[in-house]
Amino acid sequence: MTGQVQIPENLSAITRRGVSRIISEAEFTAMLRQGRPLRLKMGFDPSRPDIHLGHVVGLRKLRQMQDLGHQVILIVGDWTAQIGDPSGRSATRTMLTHAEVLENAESYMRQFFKVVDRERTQVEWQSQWFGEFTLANVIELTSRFTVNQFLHREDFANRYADNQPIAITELLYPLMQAYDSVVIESDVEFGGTDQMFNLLVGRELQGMMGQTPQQCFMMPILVGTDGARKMSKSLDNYVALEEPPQDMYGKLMSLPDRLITSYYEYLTDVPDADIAEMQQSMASETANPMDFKKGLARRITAAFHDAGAAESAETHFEQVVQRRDLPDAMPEYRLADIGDLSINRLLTQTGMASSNAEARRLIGQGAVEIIRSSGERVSVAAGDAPALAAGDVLRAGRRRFARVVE
RNA sequence: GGAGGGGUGGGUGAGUGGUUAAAACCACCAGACUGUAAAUCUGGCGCUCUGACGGGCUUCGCAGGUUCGAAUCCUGCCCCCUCCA
Repeated sequence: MTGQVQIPENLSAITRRGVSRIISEAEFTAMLRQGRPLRLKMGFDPSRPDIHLGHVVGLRKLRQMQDLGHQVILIVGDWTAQIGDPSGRSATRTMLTHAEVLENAESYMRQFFKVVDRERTQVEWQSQWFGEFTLANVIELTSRFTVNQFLHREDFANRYADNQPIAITELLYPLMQAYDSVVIESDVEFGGTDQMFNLLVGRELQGMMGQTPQQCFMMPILVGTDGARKMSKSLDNYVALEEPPQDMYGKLMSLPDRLITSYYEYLTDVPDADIAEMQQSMASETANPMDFKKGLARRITAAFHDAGAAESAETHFEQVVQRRDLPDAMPEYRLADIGDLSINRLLTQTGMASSNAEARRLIGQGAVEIIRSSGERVSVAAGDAPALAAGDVLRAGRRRFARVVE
């Protein structure tokens, strides 16, 4: 890699926006001013191949640094994946087959490179060095730290206090991650704030092994669409990068209003001043938060799809959610196949209800109606066998539709 | 090697022989409200039959057993955790 590196005049775009903490900031800015390409480390476990907006906060940082001429080293944690990151405490560890790891890694990278520049990224697999590790290496590595150091880490301390299990392999996790830093001679490692411990162990180990300790660059944790907890797949409050445009747009519109500005800050290039202005006008109630949220949803959808997709997602949202009109596209069923069914059966056959019991409930709660092509809305009662005609639309609740066709 | 605690519906978690399809809370679904969202209120939230009333079936780690009746008692097995050594 050749070293055409720009040194930005104003560092705050890098060191402030979308940043939670840098250890140490002074060293980091000094590194930036050296004018050499820095080696930016980012690791991931191929146990969880899905990237969501929560990850994008960090990926955007990497991209920003790449655009200045720095180099990303992406570590595929094909060994640590087997242990499971103790950060955030779940103790589940599933063993993956080699094939699964490959598949997950591939899927991860496909998404990763939607934000990060592939040209300035070097991909390294942990197995390249851990595959040859011997017990002697393990002992040599573990001998540098004490159990006490590790037990002081918040996750472990809490679990220990609560009599929750801590697997020995979990203690190994930070060490392995740290060793990665040594192998690739990382200058800066990126991670969420929940990664602080792991990042610091890397920094420390490098120092012990005669390298310049890496800088630890921590990004804020993005709050999920539920407005309460960290965005994560398991909490089902996430927006995936591979989300279809309508869903991506819709999920972003379901954000609580108070998260709008943080999403702008972490996930878009909208200038700080503009964001401050939005904040201001929402606080003084001179603007409707919905409009800013739409702008956000449009930008993000466009970023991961394209402007056209974002626009039609918005149209769909306005049509279906705001005006409660019918969507343009919906699943279609042939009259010949469903014409004779009772309303209950119709709902289950079309997948609009997951069981007959569910269908009954929906009907009983007044969620179901038939919309004729004339626009006439016909309400139904359980057990009815409505006379359907081509062009009729069956609706269950806000979002479930089916159209009858010839 | 020894002692103890535990496995309940998507999650947390109550329940120690019938009144328990199983409290409560969260999540979720629907309705009302609504300029998105939030908040609030109402209803729902195993499967199945029924327009409804109501019925049937399956469920509390797994397999057996006791009993008119078991998530609750007994036996065996599997799994998890803590402590002592």
